[in-house]
Amino acid sequence: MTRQILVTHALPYANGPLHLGHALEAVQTDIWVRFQRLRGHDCLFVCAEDTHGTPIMIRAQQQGQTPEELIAASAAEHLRDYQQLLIGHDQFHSTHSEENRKLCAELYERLQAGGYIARRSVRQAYDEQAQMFLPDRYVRGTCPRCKSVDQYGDSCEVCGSTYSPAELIDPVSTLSNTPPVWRESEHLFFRLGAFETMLREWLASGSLSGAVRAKLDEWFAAGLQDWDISRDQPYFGFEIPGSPGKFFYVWFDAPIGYIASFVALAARRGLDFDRYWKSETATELHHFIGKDISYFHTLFWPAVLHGAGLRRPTNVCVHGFLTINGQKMSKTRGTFITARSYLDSLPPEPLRYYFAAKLSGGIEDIDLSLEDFIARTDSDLVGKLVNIASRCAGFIERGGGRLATALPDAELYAQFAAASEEIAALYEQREYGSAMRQIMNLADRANKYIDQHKPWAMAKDPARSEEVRAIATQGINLFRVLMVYLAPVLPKIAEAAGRFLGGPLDAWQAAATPLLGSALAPYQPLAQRLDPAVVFRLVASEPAAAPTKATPAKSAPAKTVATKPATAAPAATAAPGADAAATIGIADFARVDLRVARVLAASHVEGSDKLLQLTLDLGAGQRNVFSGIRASYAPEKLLNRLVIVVANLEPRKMRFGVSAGMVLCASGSEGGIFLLDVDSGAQPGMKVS
RNA sequence: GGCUAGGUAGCUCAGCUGGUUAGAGCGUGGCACUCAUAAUGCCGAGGUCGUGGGUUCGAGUCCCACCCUAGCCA
Repeated sequence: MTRQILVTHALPYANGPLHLGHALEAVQTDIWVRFQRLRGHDCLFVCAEDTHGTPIMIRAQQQGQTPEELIAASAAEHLRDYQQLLIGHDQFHSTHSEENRKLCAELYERLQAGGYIARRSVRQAYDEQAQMFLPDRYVRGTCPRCKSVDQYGDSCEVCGSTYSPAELIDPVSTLSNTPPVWRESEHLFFRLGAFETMLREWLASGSLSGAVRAKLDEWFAAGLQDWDISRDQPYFGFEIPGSPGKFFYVWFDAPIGYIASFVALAARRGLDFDRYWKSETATELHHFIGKDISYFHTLFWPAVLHGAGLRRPTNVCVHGFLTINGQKMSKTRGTFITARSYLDSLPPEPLRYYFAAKLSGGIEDIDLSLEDFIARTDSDLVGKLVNIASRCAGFIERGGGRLATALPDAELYAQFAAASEEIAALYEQREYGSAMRQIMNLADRANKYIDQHKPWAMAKDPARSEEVRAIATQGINLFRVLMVYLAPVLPKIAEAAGRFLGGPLDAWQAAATPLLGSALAPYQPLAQRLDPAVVFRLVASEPAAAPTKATPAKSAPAKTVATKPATAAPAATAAPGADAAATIGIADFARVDLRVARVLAASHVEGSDKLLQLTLDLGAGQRNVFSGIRASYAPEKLLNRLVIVVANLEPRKMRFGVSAGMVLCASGSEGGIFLLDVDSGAQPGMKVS
């Protein structure tokens, strides 16, 4: 039976670039969608740019643009990233669209008519200079519990306690640096508590994972509170009908954006709204989200839908976060890998495969270990999978370019084909890691088969050419089955494999019957090994944590990446010299961000007979560096000279100021200090590797 | 702080309702092979399953406490 399915992943917020955490979610979702389509189901995939809220408004002001300009530029960037990641959205829309405006008004009116909207006064921080109410994150002050200074208005990063901005000691608005005043304002509330029975019933009937249910149980136990869905002007969003000066909170209109995106798609394709959104429809609705926003998607969202007379989600698929080399991502304080920086240097499919290999249906975090990433790509994708086609193709080609008309080992093929349902079940449950393991097991068996039959040995005897062709035909067919199973993960490679095999791999069913007697196109390499230097540059080349007081993220703190040493290098091979350091891996070297810099100014340091104070141009910005080279270099001799700098050295506070980097020099036991030189043509900011 | 989830070989992970010598892939040591993108195959070494208690004939698997990591606290 053909299922009708609508799928979404979380809307990217127009406040910054996509990072690999976004990529993880998009890839997880896209694999599921491609799998469903491959199985013959009718699966739509929609998404939208999430555009509203105070952070967008503030940022647009800071950048001297209108919010509309900002969100348009952001959406274009996001869409480009998604496309390069091979995410096959049917529609990428915007929450700042007419469709969404209408839907928000309509849903709100239905909720109001149902008696689900309450009004009451709220006391909130107000910035008199900026003339606006302040979201909690825009108030900072001293933590009332542990007295740590400069903490957010809603929680303390040091002691982890949560509180309200009013409890902060010495609160200050981050917009104007003035102390806020407290003002009353009437807000609109969604009466979530009215839906408890419905929600309990919904979660019991649904297919939510165990961990998500456990969390929901906790929330039920704590009691469902009303949800504040309004914000006072000025606010970038939709004004609430009948409440001048009040706007829908961004989290109210964002999920409705899922529907808006569908509506835009429906207009293009002539789809029936009720079929997808009417209460009790048989059409499935699956939302893929990160664990940080499950409250919104498993409580507010089903309740809003139900209250407005619409269907509830079939499932909310919650995943964990992405860490990089074991470290959590932290946009506000560290570096992180943007989707862009990855895509500018590496192909999308190894990353898709790697994510697939580590994803499960649970909410555990998954780690992107760069070394592991390289190993898996090289070993699984190239050494095992693609190798099967690669090693067989030559035999077919030399034998006339056609496959044999029968399989020498039909039983083995049948075993490969029989794995189909088990693998499909794993995809369906988002147990991609297990699915990948199964598939790679089969790949091992395919390689073993070829090894055991040694077609290269037979090929020496012209009389056995048919046997050789048969063995190779078997190998190619085993490869083809695996490629069908992997098509949701590796769409481009599957496409290329389809061209090689003489027909597209566009149906799961195709694995059931072998390809016989047909001609093969000349074999082209289907996947390449990864260059470790390029991969490790991902963490090394991110702009060194410019400590921008970035506008806070819309929801929870943004997840991002920090870097960590890739494991220690193995024991050194024969130590060449007594004072040679132990061998390090390329990963260790890549952690050092060496840059070309130009000396803009140099001067003696009062009170030091060793140091010179240098102002360096690193291309992207200037740095102050203290360097102990006074004995060998006069300041005026250094002006305009190019030097090599360790750009990511932890800034060091010295008696004379902060030194942000280290200038590289050679020195020996004979005395003397020698700056490293750079050939002409090099420009400040260039990376040294 | 409360709650939820995770802590298993060098690395990345499997281990369902407790049951014989704890598994896989990668990496590593040895061997074989040369068709294949320094690919593949065979054999081996590697773990007191976060720590400390407890229940049980028997615990990685159940209970308690603690430590570490992540998320949520609307």
